[in-house]
Amino acid sequence: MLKQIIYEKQANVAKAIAHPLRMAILDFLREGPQCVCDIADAVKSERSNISKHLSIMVAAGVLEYRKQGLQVIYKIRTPCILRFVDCLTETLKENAIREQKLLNVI
Amino acid sequence: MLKQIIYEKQANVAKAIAHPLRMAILDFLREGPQCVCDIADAVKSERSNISKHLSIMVAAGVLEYRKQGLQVIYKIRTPCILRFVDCLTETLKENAIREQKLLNVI
DNA sequence: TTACTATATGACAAATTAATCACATAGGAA
DNA sequence: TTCCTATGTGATTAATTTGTCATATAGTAA
Repeated sequence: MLKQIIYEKQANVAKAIAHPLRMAILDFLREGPQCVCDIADAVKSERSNISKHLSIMVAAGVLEYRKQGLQVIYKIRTPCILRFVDCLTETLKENAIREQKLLNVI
Repeated sequence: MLKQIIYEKQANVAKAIAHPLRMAILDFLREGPQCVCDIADAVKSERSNISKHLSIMVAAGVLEYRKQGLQVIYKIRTPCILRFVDCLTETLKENAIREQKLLNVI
């Protein structure tokens, strides 16, 4: 079935952002392209670890990079990536609203 | 840091859909609310397995359910979940376009 | 009551993912 | 050349996730 392949690819993109550190990286990259060292400082994690997380997102097509001297500059590849992060936030908001409604009933 | 908690929650929602079977379930639920047995048939997997995947998505706020006699009917909780899935698809399309451009250069 | 069907759950093994550390590579400066 | 800095990678371990199977629960009907 062809659809199975699509589901796997979709899941792969979702997996590429489904990690707290990677969400933090994406949030930092909203400000614009950044080098690994600055990303590591911003999200407070080891560079080798960040490097791996970045390559996961590059492989999924979420990020792209260019080399600049010693540094490697990463940036978000398409605006739709940020749009789906926004969808996640929207879901969180709706979860919160629902919980509040439950509490109001008590 | 408060942001860390947000990143974790966002990642949790993303994780809840970041699995081929769960993508398939969401795709099937586009057609409307469905019972576990029909979902299991549609995505061709064991009911106990489907049941677990469904509860993961319920816990993340992606799905909701109601009981109807013996059956439990699941449905997508908010339209923004489908929008999120659409963003994934959009990313896949952009990945494909980019690969095609690379091939054209050769 | 018993029997049947739909769903959920617990235990377990297998597979996957993540973080850390050591080391490798590669560009730039002295 | 040597040294330094930025980044990437491989090995290892720990943690998490997944699928399967057996069993439990719960609604319905006879």
